[in-house]
Amino acid sequence: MTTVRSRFAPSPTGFLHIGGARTALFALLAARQQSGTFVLRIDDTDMRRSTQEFHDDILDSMQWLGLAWDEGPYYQSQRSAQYQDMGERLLSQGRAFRCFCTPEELEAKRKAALAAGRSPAYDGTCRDSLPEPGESRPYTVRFRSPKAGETVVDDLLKGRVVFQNQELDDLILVRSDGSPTYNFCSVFDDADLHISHIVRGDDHLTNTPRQVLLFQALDASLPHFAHLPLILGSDRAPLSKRHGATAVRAYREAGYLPDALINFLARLGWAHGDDEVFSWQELEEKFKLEDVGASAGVFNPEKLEWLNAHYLNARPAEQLTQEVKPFLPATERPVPADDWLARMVATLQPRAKTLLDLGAQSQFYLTDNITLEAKAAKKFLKAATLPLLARLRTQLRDVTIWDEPALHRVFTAFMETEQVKLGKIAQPVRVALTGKTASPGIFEVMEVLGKERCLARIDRVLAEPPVAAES
RNA sequence: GUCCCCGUCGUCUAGCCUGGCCCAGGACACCGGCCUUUCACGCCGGCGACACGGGUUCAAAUCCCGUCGGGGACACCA
Repeated sequence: MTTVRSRFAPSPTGFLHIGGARTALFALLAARQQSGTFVLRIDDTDMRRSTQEFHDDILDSMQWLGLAWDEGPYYQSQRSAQYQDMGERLLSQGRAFRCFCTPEELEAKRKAALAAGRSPAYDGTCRDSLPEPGESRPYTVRFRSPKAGETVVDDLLKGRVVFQNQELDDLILVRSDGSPTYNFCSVFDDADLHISHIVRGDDHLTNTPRQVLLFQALDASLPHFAHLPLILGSDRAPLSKRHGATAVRAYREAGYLPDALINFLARLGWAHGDDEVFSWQELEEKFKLEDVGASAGVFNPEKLEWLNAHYLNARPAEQLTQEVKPFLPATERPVPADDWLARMVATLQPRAKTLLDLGAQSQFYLTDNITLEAKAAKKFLKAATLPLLARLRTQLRDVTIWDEPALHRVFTAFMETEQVKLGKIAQPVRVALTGKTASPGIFEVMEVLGKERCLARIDRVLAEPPVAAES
């Protein structure tokens, strides 16, 4: 039995992208499903574009999402000696050769070929010419790719894909400054780290045959490949910044829950019958690379939001309270204790889509400087209804146990004597207490807010009738 | 230009390998209703797709061929 070793190999040249996160998720799941190992490798060979900030963001975002790697991170930047050795070895074995063409020459040839309608591949200028003795011009190391035959990529998702070797050119392994290229390091490391499953984006499919050839040149055993279809924007173009937020951190900051994002990403391209909601445990049990679809999928923000609301609603209020804290608005009042916040959160929970949303909706609980919405006041705090509100206020004053059932009883009795329906009195109270026409149930709001603050808010409305002041 | 991948409701998808149970199922969104002190939640119902054309077959979303459409790759980026 072969144990699965999968890897995620991001380049620290940008924030962790939603597509990258999905790739990492599928790689991790492929390993977990078989009790294998998920390796993190940082492909930082491009020192010009790599930054510490991006590196940190990728690790942070992965941790936040729960994409825990079992091994690594390995850094390609720390392995240059090994690439150099291997470059030399391939050269001495004749599996690679020195190329003295300059970037300018190559660029010119590429353009000419393209203009003439030919493939812009390397023409093999230096492939068979031995360098002059004492040649001192800079050179690149190129892989001596076979010119005939075919190379087969047996992809777990795409099936058997056949490439003609004549379509493949001699790719550069080592640049003229001595640094190794992506294709070289990647293959070398995958072989060296004994990666058994390479899970990556679709966009790599066409350079896979070259890598297969390289694996063979390194006398390494071939890993399994799984090329995931890309994530598209609503216009069916690959998801990019112009479609809006693409960084994982942006979703974190927008108040999405990590498990909701994971669930969403998993369902984008993968399905298990009609199931929609998956816990980590279920994902690890049910996921199979083979079940991932072959076609690209469009990123659907509404579904993410729905899933997020679902997870939000299912959270224990205590946990949600901790998670929402960074999203709570700062007010003139001191930050309430956790148990009180949890009661507040419980009332808001079913109607919030995101933590950000929940934070915004909690405003009236956390401040006493509530603003009455003009339209709400105009409709429900008319001069004619204020006496009613005043009479209710005297009833409320005498309530000793300020909780939902008690308040409900007071209101019921009040409706009886006043001969009004609940809506007639509940809405004015709601506006007085929250400033809005929509809020959690009026009795829960009152209980959480407490007697003193409720009466004060009603008093304020009675003392300064908003409609009179307005007109 | 060359090579490669993909094509089921607006979107995510089940079904396709191993043809009939599919005049195509679920979910999001949308529309309508119920619940209800408001807004949500929830529940019920509705709208809505096999890209097209040929072929094989008693039978095709499922197999074969072609067309069209979308995307990707062709760097001293990864």
